[in-house]
Amino acid sequence: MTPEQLQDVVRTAVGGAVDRGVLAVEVPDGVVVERPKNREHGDYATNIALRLAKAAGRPPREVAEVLAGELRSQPGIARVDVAGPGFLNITLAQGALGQIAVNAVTAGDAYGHTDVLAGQKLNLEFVSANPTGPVHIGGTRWAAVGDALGRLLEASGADVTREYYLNDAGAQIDRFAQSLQAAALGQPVPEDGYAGSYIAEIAAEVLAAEPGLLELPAGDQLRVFRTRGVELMVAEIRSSLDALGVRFDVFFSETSLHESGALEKAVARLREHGHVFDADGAVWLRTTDFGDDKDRVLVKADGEPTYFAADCAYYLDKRGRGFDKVVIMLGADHSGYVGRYKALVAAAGDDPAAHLEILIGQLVNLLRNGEPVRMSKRAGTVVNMEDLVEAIGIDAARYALARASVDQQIDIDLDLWSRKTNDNPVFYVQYAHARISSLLRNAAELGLSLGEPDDVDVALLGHERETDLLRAIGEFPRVLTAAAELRAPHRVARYLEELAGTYHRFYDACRVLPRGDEEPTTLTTARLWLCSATAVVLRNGLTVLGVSAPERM
RNA sequence: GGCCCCGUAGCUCAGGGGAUAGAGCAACGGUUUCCUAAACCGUGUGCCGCAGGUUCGAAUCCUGCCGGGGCCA
Repeated sequence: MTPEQLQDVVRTAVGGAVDRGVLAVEVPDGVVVERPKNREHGDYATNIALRLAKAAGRPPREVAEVLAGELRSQPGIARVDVAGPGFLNITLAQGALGQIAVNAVTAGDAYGHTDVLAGQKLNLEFVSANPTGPVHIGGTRWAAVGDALGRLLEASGADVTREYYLNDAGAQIDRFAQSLQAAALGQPVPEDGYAGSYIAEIAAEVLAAEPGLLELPAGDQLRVFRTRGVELMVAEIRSSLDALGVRFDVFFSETSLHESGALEKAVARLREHGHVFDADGAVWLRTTDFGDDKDRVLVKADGEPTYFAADCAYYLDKRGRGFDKVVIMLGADHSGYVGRYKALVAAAGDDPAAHLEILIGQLVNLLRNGEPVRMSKRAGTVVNMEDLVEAIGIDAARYALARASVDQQIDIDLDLWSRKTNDNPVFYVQYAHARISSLLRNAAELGLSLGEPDDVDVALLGHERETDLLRAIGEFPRVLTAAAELRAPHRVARYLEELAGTYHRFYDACRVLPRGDEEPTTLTTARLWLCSATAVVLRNGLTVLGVSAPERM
């Protein structure tokens, strides 16, 4: 019996008590059973009696006693105790708990996947680093976390479009083009320009593609450096993202908004809603009506639209494409955008609470030998996505970035994450998977297989280390849904570390395969199911994080 | 000055209102005729930053303050 099924059983028990007139409450829909920390508190515990006590007008323990009576008559439940202030501690029949292993193996890749977010059409925007240089370490964090979040939301049934917004218009791009031109002409980096060896490389590539370029008038040259340069930079960013295993469905060009007239339309639409005004020759959006610190300019006095105007047009475009909710991940250095973004959504007549979600994540520092790695854009010593992957590998990079809460600033210790020891969490988890894979290979060599689900006696899995493992496996679907709902992929990583530990402890105490000339028993088969189930969960969890589950290490 | 994040074991950090607050690392001691010892077992550690409030119950929610980081002016 899975925890979800048990929740239904508890709900049924409450309903039974109500029907029989021994409890006067409304049957709640949110019954929760949890896995108690303390083994003496049974396989699962619920606080339902504590929650219902007030409504029932009776002491919690009395309510608990009533529900315990109802529950004891339910199938699959071995024992129900009332404990503490009114908790119900439930022990499942052994076979009922063992069924979790069969469920996991049978469901395979789909185990843990649910439809709790079914019907939600989400636009998930992340990274969106300017195409004026490689994606630096901060952007890399959003690549790893955003990609994991996308997978997580999909695993929970949401319809997710992953999107990268390319700021390929405006002053930053002008400076980028000027920097390329200067590099091509052997001139020094312009003021506020971009330095770094990639500039010279891209300039050289542009020249290779456009041999006669330097003979053209300066203005024409600049245009070519601009379009070609951005093309090449975007291609490089996409290939870095590919190298990290991060997939996007849409690369959305800001320029396309300018060219299609979407900005004018956006301004006109906001004007219709009555929130646009003209002052000092500029066109403004009165974002202060919606809690922003100050009003924002949409079109400057010189007639140039602002980045913010493009943001408005982009938001309206996303909504026009039918997304229920626009989710945007930003680094803490952009937290100042939240107010104006919420305001623009409200000014467009939408409800920011319903249609917008901005996730702010804290920044990343790198350590080498315990010392911070100094980064300077001027000196070109910025550590970017590819450098990180090169330093510690794709699995460690993704895992290290995704294992911390986004609210937490993180220090990535390059030495730790490139180490092949168990203080490196990704190895600890992957090792558990490799260990199981090896065991299953050995089993196959001995001619042992799982057989049919109906033929295995999972009730034999009664050892404490076995039931610990079963309960951990049973948690996985709820871990995924909670992580998806809370937009917290790091929970998956932490869970996997716990699961790996639980498996290692099982492995240490419970021999799976027959030794020497022993004959395999029904317990051998049951344990093979348990091992397979663990492997399924480790694999599915690592897949959500975009980390490989190696068969050998 | 305004806004955001953080403050939990020696260190790095988990902890969606529940029972005796956890893990990894570090320290010390132990485990291998046999499935991967990249593992496991044992030992010790906490004014959960401080002060109020809400609640049957607060590390968790609310308010104020202190300390660290960031963004904006």
